[in-house]
Amino acid sequence: MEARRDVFQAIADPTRRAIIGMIAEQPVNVNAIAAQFEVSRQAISLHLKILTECGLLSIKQQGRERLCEARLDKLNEVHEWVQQYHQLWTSRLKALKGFLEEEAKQPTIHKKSKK
Amino acid sequence: MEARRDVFQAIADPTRRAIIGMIAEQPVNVNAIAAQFEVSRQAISLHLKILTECGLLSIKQQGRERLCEARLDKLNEVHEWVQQYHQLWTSRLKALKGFLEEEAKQPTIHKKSKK
DNA sequence: ATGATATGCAATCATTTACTTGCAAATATA
DNA sequence: TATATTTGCAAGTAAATGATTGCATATCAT
Repeated sequence: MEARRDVFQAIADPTRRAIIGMIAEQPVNVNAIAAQFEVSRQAISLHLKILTECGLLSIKQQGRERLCEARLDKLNEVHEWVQQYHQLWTSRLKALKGFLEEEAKQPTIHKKSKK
Repeated sequence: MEARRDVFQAIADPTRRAIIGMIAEQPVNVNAIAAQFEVSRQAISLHLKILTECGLLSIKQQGRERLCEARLDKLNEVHEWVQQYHQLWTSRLKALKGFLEEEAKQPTIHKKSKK
């Protein structure tokens, strides 16, 4: 269980995404997180470890409890990667929309213009 | 090799992200993609299959070639998931910045105000 | 028709993943 | 101090992942 450990890998798992959603607003301790899931506490503990290792989570010891806090800024890598393609595809959609509107005005201009 | 197959899972692999980057601008055929990587053509073929199964890729048969075209709109799911947290953390950053600026103007107001 | 090209499919394999159960250690609480 | 609570660590397991090699098939060029 010691290999690739990056943010993309971390958020690939739906349980881990749920954990992030659960602690995004305010820190939550380990047992409280585990209580929300069907799987064992150990399984959640492992997910927390993975999230911690890739920097998406930081842990504050508080007596015998451990508060898990989301480090949302670490999602920036994903945000930027997706953003570039998001811009690409939305600009294409706009171009298509513009084209279709031109077509609607002068439906046959492309077929006739060359002949 | 037949289980979870969603966009988050698909982009978890760096090779698959590289493939998406390679075909984002225009369609490319299978061998041309495979030629860019160290791994075997079969390995790439499997990655293409995974990308296809989650809708990030569509294939157009063109004679004996298969043109792989990126379906960037399928990244929307990821975009929206990250976006909500991006907004959360940037608004926090702004709040922090505002707070620090207030502190700079009246450095001790919080400590003195109550005593 | 013949050979080269583009690609898929199947079998196989080493690692990694996501879990589980059991046990130990530290910290609260009665 | 005795006991309950919170959590980590270790060993074990089934399934998924990423990759390889070998063989088959369709299409294009000569």
